[in-house]
Amino acid sequence: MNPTTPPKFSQLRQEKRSQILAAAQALFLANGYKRTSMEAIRAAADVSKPTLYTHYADKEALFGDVVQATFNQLGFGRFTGTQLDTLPIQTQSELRIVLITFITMTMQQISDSNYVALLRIVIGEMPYFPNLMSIFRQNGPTRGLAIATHFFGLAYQQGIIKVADADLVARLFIGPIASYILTDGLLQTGEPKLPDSARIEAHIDLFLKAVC
Amino acid sequence: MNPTTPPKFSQLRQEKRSQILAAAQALFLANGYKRTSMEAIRAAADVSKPTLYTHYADKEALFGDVVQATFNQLGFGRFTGTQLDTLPIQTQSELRIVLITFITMTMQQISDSNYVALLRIVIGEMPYFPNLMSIFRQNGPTRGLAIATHFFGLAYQQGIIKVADADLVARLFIGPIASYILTDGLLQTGEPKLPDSARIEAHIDLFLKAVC
DNA sequence: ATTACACTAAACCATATGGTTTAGTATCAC
DNA sequence: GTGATACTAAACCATATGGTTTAGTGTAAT
Repeated sequence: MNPTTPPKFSQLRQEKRSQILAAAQALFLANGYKRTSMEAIRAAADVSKPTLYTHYADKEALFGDVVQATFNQLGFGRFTGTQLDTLPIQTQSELRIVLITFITMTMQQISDSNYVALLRIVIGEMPYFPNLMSIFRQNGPTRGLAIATHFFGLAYQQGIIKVADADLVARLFIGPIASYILTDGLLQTGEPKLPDSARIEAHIDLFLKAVC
Repeated sequence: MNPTTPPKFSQLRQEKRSQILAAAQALFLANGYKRTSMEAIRAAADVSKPTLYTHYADKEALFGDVVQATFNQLGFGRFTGTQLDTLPIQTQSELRIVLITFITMTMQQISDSNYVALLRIVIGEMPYFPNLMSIFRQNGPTRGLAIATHFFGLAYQQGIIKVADADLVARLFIGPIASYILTDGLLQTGEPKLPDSARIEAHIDLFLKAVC
């Protein structure tokens, strides 16, 4: 009741919570939603069932939190550091460098096995968890496409590229990445074999030839 | 025992079997593997449980058959009619027509909601059904990529395109399709809004500018 | 010492699920 | 009509699962 109630007890509580979240994340990403039981999570988290259920109302709530947390851990589509929409690009060689950076970063993300696992589970469960869609459209590959579209719109206005349709350009640029995600990530179970830097540059060069 | 045993009885039997398969297909594609119960399939197929289990040893076997059947129905990556590897292409305008045909056909396939549903479920269940991987790599988008790679290899040999790395070219060509599959198909639950023919031609033109 | 917070172990409960067994029925071929 | 094929309804079984309840323990603050 006291407004200055510093939840001093909550230290233990938060420890338990993170144990639960970590265990749930590992199990959900490895086995999917339906194949993961609350009992298995409880055991892996080394926690009692009542504790588990004081932290999360039900399985769906826990799953939602796992998706969100994994999202944040992966920096899903955040592209920090490049700031594609504010960079002052004037020359084609500058453009080239930015694009290489963008693709290289994206490829590194994809090469994280948790990335593919999350993408896989979200794609599989999306019809049964409607809120996943809004989460993902704001953060996932769809967001990456939107960012790229915005970027290429600016690039056209500044005369660096010669094609006006920014979405078209963005899809040409993002496309090969999407193809790697599909064929080497989602449609395969092993570790993905991703393109090296030489190959990435080859992609960029082809792309630049098309749009400049 | 008689070699000329025409299984006259099997008429009813095959009817039942197709009822089972149809019901299972509808339910699996709509609700996924784990969310679909054998009892629900039995009821939808209007069949008794023993009958169900004389046709399919267990749930996994039935699921496998559903995936295969849906595959065949959709002509997943078959591209019949175009025969990309045998067409005698000599001019750039011929190339353009073939590519437009290819993409248009692929887009029509994608616009089939069963296509997306199958892709979604296969991606989601692949880690738990290892044989799905081999099936899909032989028939799915991966196969489409392989076909395109082969095709562009020939096109280069005949001097129609100027880029030697066929896989690179194929990914540039397939890429935008992959991006539509991802952003408008898998990462969204509604009906996909696909590019019209004008947009497809715009994609092709950009692509040709890059590789010719 | 008492109180509130936070946890634990373990039993419990209702339901769902994959799969089997039992007992009986209809049909076709001979 | 007899036997083989193929089905049905319904009970049955073992197990798993999401979630709750009971009863009790430890600890920090007052």
